[in-house]
Amino acid sequence: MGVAAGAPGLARPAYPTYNERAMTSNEIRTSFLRFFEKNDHRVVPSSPLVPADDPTLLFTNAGMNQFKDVFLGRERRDYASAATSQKVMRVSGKHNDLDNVGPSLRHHTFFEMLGNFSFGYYFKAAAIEFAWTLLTDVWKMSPDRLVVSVFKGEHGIPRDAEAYDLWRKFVPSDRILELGADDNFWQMGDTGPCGRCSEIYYVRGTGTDPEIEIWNNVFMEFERSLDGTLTPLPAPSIDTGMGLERITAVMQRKDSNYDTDLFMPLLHRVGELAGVTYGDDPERDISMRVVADHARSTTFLIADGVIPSNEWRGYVLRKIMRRAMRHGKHLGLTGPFLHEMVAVLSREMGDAYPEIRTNREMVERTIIAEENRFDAVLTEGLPRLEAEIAHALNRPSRVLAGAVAFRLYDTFGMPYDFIEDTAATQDVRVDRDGFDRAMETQRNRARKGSAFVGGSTKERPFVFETEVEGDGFVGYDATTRSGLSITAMWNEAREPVQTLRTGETGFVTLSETPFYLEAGGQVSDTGLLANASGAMAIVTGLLRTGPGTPRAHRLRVDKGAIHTRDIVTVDVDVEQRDATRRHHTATHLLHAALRQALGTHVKQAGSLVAPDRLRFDFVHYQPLTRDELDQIERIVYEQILKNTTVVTTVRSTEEAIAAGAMALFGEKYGDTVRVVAIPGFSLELCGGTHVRATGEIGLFVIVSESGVAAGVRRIEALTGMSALAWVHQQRSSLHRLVSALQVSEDQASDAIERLQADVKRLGREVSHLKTKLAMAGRSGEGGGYDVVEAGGVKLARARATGLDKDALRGLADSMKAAIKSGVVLVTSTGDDNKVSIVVSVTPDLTKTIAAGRLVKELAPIVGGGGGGRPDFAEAGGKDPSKIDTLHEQAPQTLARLLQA
RNA sequence: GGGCGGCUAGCUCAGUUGGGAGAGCGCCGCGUUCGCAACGCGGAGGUCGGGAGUUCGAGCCUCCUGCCGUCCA
Repeated sequence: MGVAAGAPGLARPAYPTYNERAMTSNEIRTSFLRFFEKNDHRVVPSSPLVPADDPTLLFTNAGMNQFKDVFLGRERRDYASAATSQKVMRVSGKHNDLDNVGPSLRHHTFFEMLGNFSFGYYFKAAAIEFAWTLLTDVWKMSPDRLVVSVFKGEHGIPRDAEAYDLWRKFVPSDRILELGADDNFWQMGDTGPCGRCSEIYYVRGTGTDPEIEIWNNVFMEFERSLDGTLTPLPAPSIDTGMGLERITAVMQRKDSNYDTDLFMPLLHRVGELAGVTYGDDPERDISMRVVADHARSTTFLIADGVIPSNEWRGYVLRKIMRRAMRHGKHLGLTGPFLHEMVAVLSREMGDAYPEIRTNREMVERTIIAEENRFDAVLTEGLPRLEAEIAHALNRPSRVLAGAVAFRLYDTFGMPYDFIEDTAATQDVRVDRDGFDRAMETQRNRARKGSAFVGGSTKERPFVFETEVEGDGFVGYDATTRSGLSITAMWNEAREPVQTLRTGETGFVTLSETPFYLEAGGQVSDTGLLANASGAMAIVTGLLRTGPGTPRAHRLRVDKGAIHTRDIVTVDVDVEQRDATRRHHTATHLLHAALRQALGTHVKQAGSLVAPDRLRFDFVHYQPLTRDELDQIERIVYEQILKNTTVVTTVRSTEEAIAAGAMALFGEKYGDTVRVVAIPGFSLELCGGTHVRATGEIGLFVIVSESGVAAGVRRIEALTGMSALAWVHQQRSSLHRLVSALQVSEDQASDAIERLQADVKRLGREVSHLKTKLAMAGRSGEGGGYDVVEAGGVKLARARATGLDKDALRGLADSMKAAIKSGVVLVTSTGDDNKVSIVVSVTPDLTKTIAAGRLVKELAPIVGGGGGGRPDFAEAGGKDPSKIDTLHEQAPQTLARLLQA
């Protein structure tokens, strides 16, 4: 027996052992990787916590995530087996509720998963031998402390006799457990690769977990189809996972993961800041563990480009951070403290994960900003909370309603325990059940409205009927190509076809192609395709068909018909490609200029490179000032004027990153990458197309700067002809302004200020004069108004023209002052052919006759309505010809109302 | 993606059956004082986030929309 056919021979060199003293976590990690490296595995760096190509997966949650496509046969790597220590987050699954972290001694939001993988290379025999050798030979674990399990057979899947027999080589039969599907059968999803697995347990015999699972080896050997049947995979594979935190606790003989050197430095630092000691008080220990755990997730998430926000990944991060801050408060930490943990992590784990060292400043600033924001939220919500508590105090039950508490939580962001704690200080209880019920309805509503529920919007995949290989992109060197053949063709519904005729749209793949496919923010090319018999089609876009298969060209046939296997000539729209290249190189210049002007915390957070513009999102904490924008433009422009030759090389990813090339968050890179250098200024990994020398960019202008999310700014800029068009447009609008103002350019703003001041002054003067005019009684007999007797009170009537509301009001006020006691009626007509009516009553009569009642009676006469307060009411109407009638009827109406 | 809350003077914010846009702080001027603080008097400063609608009339009601905050997915 022994190693499977074709598998590597098992090397057994003399490894350094650490049985005299316990290995450190760093040593455990390293020796795991070295062991597999010596045994023909490629050590692959951890992929980021943000999955590169799976928008539905919140965070990387297993060591095998980055190899998923390899297992499925959709992607090829140049190695057949690998070993990793993978950064992993588990926050949402049933088995790892966030709330467990703290009380539990072995739950974590962030942890490291050690794993070895075989992609159809070795199988069970080698995997089991590797595992056993590492544990007992290299790590010197006592064999009588180890127990293993194999699948016992269930649901029609046979018992794993092979694994049992392989284990028997090392372990007596009473140490081999046979368990069911829950423990020893693994699957990725309802369909796809799956297999039986074998777990290894360590028997401590004491503590909360007398025996503890330390390593799971999955034997991927079947593919489950939709109807549930299992067919054997042609190349069975291996996927294993061992939690570093747990194995470290075992190796360091600790009952709690938190007692290992992975957490003690953090717990020590928290204790130092809060003036407490871990282990002194069980309640405080919980809080300290929360801070230690959450500091790890926070640091690693931010270093991988996640930023606290109110949605999706950013929201989970914020939730974790705020939970840590609350527990910090429980420990008596009043000010910002969480960012202090970054230094500890950078020191302890920076060797294994350099990204937390290089991004340290950015991570710290992001955390401080969030700590301050959270503080502001609590401070702002506090008065509201206190009002509700005071309200609850008036009730005999002294209970704060659950719905009220939920509102404080939901709308104002007050954590539940904060509400409860604050209420408790005044002896008020919170209705937890009511709170939970409100939360549940909120959940249901959100789930119903979620985009990921119900009919998936998945597009039909492109199916190749014949074997095709490689993507065949030649667009870096060429924009036109002839003698290419059409290798596959689909109609609009993505069904394979042989012919596309005039007017039809569809997709084709080519033996080679100069067309760029949207990636790295750069948009796809467009262009033309023609065959020998004169048929013509427009290439309107490009689509990815799958990993390792040619890109699909979306076509619209304009003339003739094209067929599969036609020999064709293609032309990329060069003007558009050139404009795009200018914007792409300019984006690199902008990125470097931002880092130079603002600091190295600036990191790209997304970009768009189109023929007509570029958009660049980046991490920064405040809006850019005009001066900063000017400076950035100047730096970019200096580089353009230098006309530096752009150098593109293809290198191994490792080498490129070692040379200091900027790699982007969340991007997936193969083993070799293109490196785009503007020597002396910028170095980036980039698959896009660029200008030959920076001078080709021509003009560069920043046209806007705005915020996208907290901590992320966006700059939009133009180059080449787009920039020129923008300048022309700016100049022409300035020109229109200047010619309208009839002043020189440099006096324009002064002129506008003067005009504004004049308008304001004149407006005042006009309204003043209008009132004066109305009062002076231009309107005929006996002055501006007359006074009649109605029902025992004085009624003053006035008619005016073109008075606005303020003037009418002023007029009414002066009339009231003149008659001392009584009712005032003022009407006015304006240019719009509408009537305004104001009725006002002196204070002594408001009890007797309300202004609002009178105006309601009068307004219908001129076809309107109105109302108001007892002392003052307004109304409007649409029929100026009835104003006389209104004035005539007013005394009778008033008298009638006074009688009633 | 689905909710909730906010956006009113330079700042912090009031503003309910829809009917005079306000307070405090800050700013300017005058007074008081040897001077300052304090105080007194006067003043400037508003597209009430934007747009549409309802209405005689909208800061307030309805719809759309932007930004900020917050919860859930």
